[in-house]
Amino acid sequence: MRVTADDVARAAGVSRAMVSRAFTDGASISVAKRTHVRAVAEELGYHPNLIARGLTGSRTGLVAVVVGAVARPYEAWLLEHLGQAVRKTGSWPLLIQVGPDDEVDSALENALAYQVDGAIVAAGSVSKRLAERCKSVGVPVVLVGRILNDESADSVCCDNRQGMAEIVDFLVARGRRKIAWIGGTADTFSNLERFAGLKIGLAAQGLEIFDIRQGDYSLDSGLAQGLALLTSPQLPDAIVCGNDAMAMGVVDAARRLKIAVPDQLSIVGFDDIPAAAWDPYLLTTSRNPVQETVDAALELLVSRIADDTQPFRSVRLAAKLVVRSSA
Amino acid sequence: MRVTADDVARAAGVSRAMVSRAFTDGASISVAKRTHVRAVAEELGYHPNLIARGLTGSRTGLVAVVVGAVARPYEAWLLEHLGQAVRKTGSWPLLIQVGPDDEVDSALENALAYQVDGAIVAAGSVSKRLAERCKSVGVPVVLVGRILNDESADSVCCDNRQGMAEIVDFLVARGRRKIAWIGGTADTFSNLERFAGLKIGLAAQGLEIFDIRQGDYSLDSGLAQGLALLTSPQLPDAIVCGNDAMAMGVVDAARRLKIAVPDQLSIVGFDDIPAAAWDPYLLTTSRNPVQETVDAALELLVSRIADDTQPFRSVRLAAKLVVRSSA
DNA sequence: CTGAAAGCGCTTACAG
DNA sequence: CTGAAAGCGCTTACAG
Repeated sequence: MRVTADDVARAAGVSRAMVSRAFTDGASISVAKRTHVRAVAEELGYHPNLIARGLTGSRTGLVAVVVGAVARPYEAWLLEHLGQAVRKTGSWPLLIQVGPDDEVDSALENALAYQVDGAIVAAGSVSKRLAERCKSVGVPVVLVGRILNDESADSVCCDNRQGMAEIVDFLVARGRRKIAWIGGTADTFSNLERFAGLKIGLAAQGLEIFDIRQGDYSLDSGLAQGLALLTSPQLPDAIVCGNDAMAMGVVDAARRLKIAVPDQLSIVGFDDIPAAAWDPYLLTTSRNPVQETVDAALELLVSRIADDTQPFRSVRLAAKLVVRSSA
Repeated sequence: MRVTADDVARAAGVSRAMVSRAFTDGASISVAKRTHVRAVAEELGYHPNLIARGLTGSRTGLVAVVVGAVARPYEAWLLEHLGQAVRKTGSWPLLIQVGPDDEVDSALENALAYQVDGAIVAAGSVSKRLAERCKSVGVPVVLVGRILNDESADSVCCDNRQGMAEIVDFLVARGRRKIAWIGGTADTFSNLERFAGLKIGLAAQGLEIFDIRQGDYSLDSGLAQGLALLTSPQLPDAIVCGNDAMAMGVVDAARRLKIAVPDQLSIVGFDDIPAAAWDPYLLTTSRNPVQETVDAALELLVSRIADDTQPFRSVRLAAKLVVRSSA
């Protein structure tokens, strides 16, 4: 059987309320009593039942962390940081993996049933309806990797356009003019912004996109689209990709076709995932500041849990060009 | 405010118990009433509070998933499958990331406080003490990636020795005799078994290990140890690594040193992570059957939750040699 | 099939 | 600082 606060109270000769206070920081209880109760609890192997505490108290200590396909390098990297950051606030991450966008709503719905203290959504999007529901039950939602325009949640995102603009400037300075694009999953916030950034950057240089292809953010899709681009009659002199994984696929494609990188072709990614720095890729890319993103996300979450009347904030973090040898 | 079962009961003109039954499969309630209650609940936006249900009922629907550094390819890959498998049983994964081995105990302790229905531990090890505690409170623990000899938990693991034996046979058949080893994190179950398998396999062929180095399962450590091995006076003709990531580092090392792979040097990994199949690596390796492992782990967990008196089981899954061009 | 009652293990006003 | 009481939102025997 499990040891309950009642058992401890009896053994320690105090009331159940005292046991509760002994395990609550800042509760009014004498030092002597706290020490004693704790000692008795220790001896009996008592640990407060966090589910019961969650039912009574205002917090469960659970935070929903919604992520996409975890096995992908960027998502895995983000999740590692996200999970640690949640732990640092003293809460535990309830992992919610989602596939296509439309699952986020139902996943979040379930998290709400667990009375999570908040949710960090780093995949897909949240419907207006659900955002309202979260708000009405007082569960703050922070979006990572997208900025919400309709003022229904806090959000953090890197500056995709600025990152793309820097990439374009870099490529043009390197003498590239025929710049092709391989986009990630269409309709994705990051893809839309990165694509927009590319177009704006090129326009500012008086250029147009040389060619456009679409992948799905996977290395394989980058490889496939890269092969297609590099075997078409008109060759680009640079290929900019929606993320690093696809750019790595393009590096592979160029290698298969014996196209010299970066001499004949520049290849650029986005995110600066760990693998971007591996020998065979050495990707020139734009760093998505994951650690800062996660820190900002938790700061937003914690501050909203403390005060849910403040106006919604959106944090834009600068992306940073990282030059390696692929461009 | 949140809508509770009482609100629904009042609105539907039934007792609170009926609301509960309407949301419990198999409870004795007329079809008409169930439909009606559900409809009213839907309208009011009622969702059963799973924390309250967890306090009363026998299950919380929470399963602790303990993993190591999530950003590593193998761990990320495993976690993706693990999380999905837990969801398939109708439970939610409580994510517990651990660093060094000794953190597992305290992490699990916390999970216990959340009254998890079970725990899947795919990192580090669980102390005898904690295993006993889990047992005494009726929380089944399934170990993934290690087999327990002391009969205190169910476990699933691939057959590291058999996998290594096949690797050795393959290399010897290819004419390799000077086989070096780069181990992963020392004292790790997988590392110990894989190393043992290598030695046994070599002994069976009348060979000894040519050289031994130690990494930490990271690509960087494989690169560093690979460079060390390949710049020593006596060169091996094959390097077997404790996992794929390190083998990929060795491939990078060989490339830097312009050593032809596999002509001059065979490189072999273990696990068959997705990246092992990428163009620049094309690793010959032994496939760690992640999907089957995860399926087995959940089968063990579910069956033990149903009946905790059955004897402990350990499942060994065959590893499978995957030949690509690195060896 | 249905309802009233008890209880899950805590926390939090409320008195003292 | 301390205890008795009420209550968090459910589920589950227990009667009917």
